[in-house]
Formats: sequence, C-alpha cells, structure tokens
Amino acid sequence: MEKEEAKNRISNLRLEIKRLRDLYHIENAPSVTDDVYESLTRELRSLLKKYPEFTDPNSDENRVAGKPLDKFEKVKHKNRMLSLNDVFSEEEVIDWDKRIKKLIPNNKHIEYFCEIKFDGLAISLIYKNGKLIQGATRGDGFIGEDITENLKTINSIPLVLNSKYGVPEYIEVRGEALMSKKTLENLNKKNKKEGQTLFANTRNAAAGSLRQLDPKLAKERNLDFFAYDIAEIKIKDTTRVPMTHRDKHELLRSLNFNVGEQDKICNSLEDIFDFIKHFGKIRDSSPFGTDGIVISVNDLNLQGILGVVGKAPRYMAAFKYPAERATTIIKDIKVNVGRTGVLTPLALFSPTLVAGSVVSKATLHNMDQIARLDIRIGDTVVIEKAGDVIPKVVEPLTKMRTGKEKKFKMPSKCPVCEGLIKKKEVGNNKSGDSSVAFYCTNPKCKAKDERYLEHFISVFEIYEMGPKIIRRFKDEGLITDGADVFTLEKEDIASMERFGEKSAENIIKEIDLKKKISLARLIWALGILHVGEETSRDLASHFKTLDKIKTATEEELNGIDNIGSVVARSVYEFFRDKDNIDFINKLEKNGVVVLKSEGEKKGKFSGFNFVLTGTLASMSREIAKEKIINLGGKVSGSVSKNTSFVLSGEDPGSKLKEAEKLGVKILKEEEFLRMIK
DNA sequence: CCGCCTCGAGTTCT
DNA sequence: CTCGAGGCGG
Repeated sequence: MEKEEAKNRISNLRLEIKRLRDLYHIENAPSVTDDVYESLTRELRSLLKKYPEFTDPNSDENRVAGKPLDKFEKVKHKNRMLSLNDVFSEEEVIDWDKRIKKLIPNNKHIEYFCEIKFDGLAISLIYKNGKLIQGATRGDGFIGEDITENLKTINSIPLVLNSKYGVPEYIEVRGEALMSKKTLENLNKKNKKEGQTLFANTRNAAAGSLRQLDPKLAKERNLDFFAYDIAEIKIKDTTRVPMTHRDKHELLRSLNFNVGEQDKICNSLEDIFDFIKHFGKIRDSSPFGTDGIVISVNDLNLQGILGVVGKAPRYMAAFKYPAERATTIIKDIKVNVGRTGVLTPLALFSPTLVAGSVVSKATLHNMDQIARLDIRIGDTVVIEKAGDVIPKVVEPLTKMRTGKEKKFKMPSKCPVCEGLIKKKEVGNNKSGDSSVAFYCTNPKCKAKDERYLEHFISVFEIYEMGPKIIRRFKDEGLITDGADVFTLEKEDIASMERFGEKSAENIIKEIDLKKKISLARLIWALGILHVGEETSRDLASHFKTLDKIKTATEEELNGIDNIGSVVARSVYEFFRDKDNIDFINKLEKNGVVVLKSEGEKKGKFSGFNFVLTGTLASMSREIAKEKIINLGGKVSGSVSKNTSFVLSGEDPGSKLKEAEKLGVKILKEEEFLRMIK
C-alpha cells in the first residue's frame, strides 16, 4: 500500500471504529458487531506497525491499552504472570496435544481440564493469613500496577478469606476482573446521555474502570471477578494442598471465590471438542464476555514436567472461537458463466479469516443484489458465512469510502466466448418482463458446454470424474459431450500423464456401473431448462418411458401436476431440437440403459414431507433421502407448515429453528432409524 | 392477482 | 445456504 493511501486508510479506519463503538449498545447483535470492530482494529494496528509515523497518541486506540499510568504504584510480581498460547482450530489443538505428549514419559495418560476463558483483565490477588493485602494488574507479566483500592470495590473479591477447612497462611489467587454485558449496556446508555465516550466492549470497559484513580468511580462500575488459578499457596492442612488444576478450582470455591460454573474433565480430544462445541452454542447468551476455552493438563506434576516456554506455559492452551464476521476490501468483481448461460457476479477479496476458514471470494448473486447493497469495487465490506459454510457479503461500510470506488457494470460480451450478453426474459414473456439475470446468448459458449458436462456427469453419479478431470478429458480430446463418456477406454485414460492403471480402471468400472440409470435421473441429466430433480421425477412417474415424453404435446405436459405453461413449453421445445434428439440417440447407442420403472412408490411415508438438516451419524444425507423416497415420502429443501418431519442430525442448521417456530415435528436420528426399520 | 410453497441454479472450502 | 421465479390455491 502506498504511504499516502495508508494515511487515508488509517484516518478512515479511526473514524469508522469510533462510529461502530458509538453504535455498540444500540445493535441487538453485539457479538457480531464486535467482530467487525475487532477486524477493523486489527487492520489499524497492523497498518500503524508498518507506518509508525502516523501514530497519534491522542487517538482512541491508545486510550486503553497504553502504558501503565504513573499514578499507580508499580509492583513486581512474586510469581510471573504468564499468558497463554492461542489455538484457533481443532487441528491446532491436536498439534498441541501431540507436542506435549512427546514430553511426557512412558506414554502416560493425560487428563485435561477445560474451562471458560472470560474476557476481562488478568488480576493477581495476594492474601496473607486470609487478608487481602495486594491486588495488581498483569502489566508485562513481571511488573504490574497496584490497584488494590479499586479491586476492593468489587463485591465478588473477598477482603477476608473464610473457610471451614482452614485459611491458607499465604495464597496468590489469579483471576479475571470483568464487566457483565448488562452492566456495560447501562453504563453506555448513561455515558451517551452525558455525552461521554462509549466503551466498545466489556473488556475495555473493565480496564477503563480499574484505571479510575478515584475508587468511588470504580465502585459505580459494578465489576465482577472470577478466579481461575492459584500461583502460590502455603497451607497447614496438607490434605488441602491441590494436586490438580481442578483441585485449585475447588479450593478457590471453598474460599468463596467466584469460579466459572462451566468446566469439564476431559480424557480425550473428542471430549475437549465436545466441550468447545457445547459452549460455542451458548456463548452468546452468557452474561459475561468470553473469548474461548482454556485447556489445561490437569495433573500439577505433569504441568511441572511440561514447564514454560517463553512467556506461556506448555501445559495450557487457549482455544479461541473464530470470529463470525470480518471485514475485507473487494479487489474486483468477476463474472461466472453457469450451465444455462446465466452470468453471476463474484466478489474477489484478499484472503480473510472468518468463522474458522480463509475465504477469498463470495457470490453477489446478481445485479439487483449489488444495487440493493450498493457494493462497489474497492469497498470495505463486512463478510460472514451463511450457515457457517458459504461466504456472504453482508454490507459495505460506506463511511470507509475514499471516492476511488468503482461501480460494477455487467459486461456486454461474455468473458469466455465473447458472445452477446442480454437481460434474460422471464416466463412466457407475453408481458415483456425481464428477469434480474443476464445471460450469454451464444448457444455454443464453451463455459456453458463445460458446466453442462459437469452437471450431466454428476447426475449420473460418476464420482470419479470431478470438474478438474472432466476438463482434462475435454482438453485432451477424449470427450466432447456427455455421451462420449460411455465409450471411454481404459487405455485412453491410462495413457494420459498423472493417470495410473489403477485410477483408469476405477473410472471405467464406475462408468460401466452407472450406464444403467432411472428414467427420472436421465431426464434430469439432460439439463432441460426449468427441469431439475423434482420435476424430472414428476415427468418420469407420469409418462413411464422416454419415448412418451418425447412425443408429448405441450397441452399434455401442461396438464401434469406441478407443471405449468413455462415448464411445459421448455420441455416441449427441448424435444423438438434435432441436436437434443441426436444426443439422446447417441446415449442409447453408447450403452446407456433406462432402468425399468419400479412404478408408483407406496410405503409408510406416503404423503409425508421430510426436510433434512445437519449431519447424520449412520448414513449420508443422500442415502437418507433415498430411503425416504423409497418408502414413498418426499424430501424438500425448506421447512414450511406443509413439512411433516424435520430430520435433525449433528450440528443442525437454521432449518431446525424454523421447524421449532412452525411447530413442525422434529426427528432425532434414532427415531428416524426406528421408523425406517 | 397475491402470497405461499417449492424448485432450480449457482456457490465455498477442507 | 440464498435468491429468483414457476406453480397453484385462495
């Protein structure tokens, strides 16, 4: 980035960060807004690192995290305050686990202790003979600030320790001082009324509060404290000396400290992942801000063996939940050509981490969508992942514009074949309506051809042939259309580079197996406009043979359930086209056989509509779907009041919520298995 | 003709 | 998953 550009970007970032902070308490999805805020803050920090000359000591980003105020006394920590190494995914947890297992002798089993990581300020408290004598911030880990008086205003910090088991002579307690989400909301409301600066999140608010020089002010802030560790302890009763991390928690609890309620002893990585997932689901509803899970080796002796590297212990790891939203800059908008020739704009951006994976592009669907959101090339945009999978552009941050952004225009020529691009007509087009889609008018467009071939092969379920392989076969001249697939020979494939005997054989075997196909699938594979999986089934069960469909009149087609004038015409015209008829004949000639129709499916699921969500343990969704259809049921994609059952597996999506809302019966996998038995 | 329900088509990353 | 649009009942 040019220096001048960086300067502008920095000032834009500062303005937008301030705006978002002011918006903080109005938004009803604070954790999501928080992610956007963090994302921008991260960018600002990294720019300032690169261009330190633009650092502004008076700017907001230097307000909270800055150096210790001189006003507080510095204290040297007797026991260094460590920080934790972060892990961002299950894979990284696995790596961490492998690393430490190597250091533990005799393959000794390791027990883990998982707890919630609260998002506040790390604090150290020292009690002598049960009396609080000092409370300090972490500072740099060696030297912190003495904020004892402010900490004393926190109700959940005991000033005097009481325990029926006896009070330690000396104890150093570690924990987190924090502010609840509710308290922050009230504080910001009040600050807004008084025209004061608003806090962006609970951590900043807690930090700000403890830095109040006047303890009375700090007291008004209503902070809380959760203890999570004991750095040092001297206790007479030797049976009370903690042997595990969990023992420490219990001891702290018995001394009347707040200790996180949610924790778990884990004996396997699976246990750990379960805990992470479980808390991930309820995280938003937690009254306190949290930023992950702390995983510890439970046994204190093993902790000692593992030790500390740098400023973090080896025996602990902080799992950080991935941000659900992030910001990025749209570098360009590209156009994709689909099977039907429809052009879809695709936003390209620099690789960005969101919801646990790195994303570099997202569909913008169509021109209307671009206009509605007012997305321009060069815009800073908020992205998220719909259903945790598919990247989606949520909105542009219009305040971040520099004036250099460009509006996107649909090209007038196809980017692949240079064919003429037109706005698509809709329905029978008697009224001259046009759809929002643009499409390439060239019937021989290479892109369309290839998309069609991919569709054809995937409907035939020849799994060995994915888009990459199809493309190579085409480039090498092995196939030109879908029918050619069935005359492929093993030697053709094996002679190509990077293809062995074995994989060639697998492909041929698979093709041979899939030559037999049901009528419904064959029709679907033909790729008739408006005729997908469902309509193909309707056509097949009504006509029984391909010949009858071929010769059906438009009126006849129109009379079928779920088929109206638009689809009827599309089907009718498809079979008037000589190329299409030739293609069907070629398929037959090359050995494609239509399986005898099994007739109307009748079973116990007749008349029931199923919707699937989540992952099933015992079978794939494809198989589950097949089973339902074989029993006479229907499977559709979305939940409505007509839905009979929602079959919900592991990690269900939004469809489960929809089902609950509409009062649709929800099936667990076990119930479903019982039903199909 | 309107509004609901479905279907079709396009899409991302590991 | 999401958006657009076809089918169809009210």
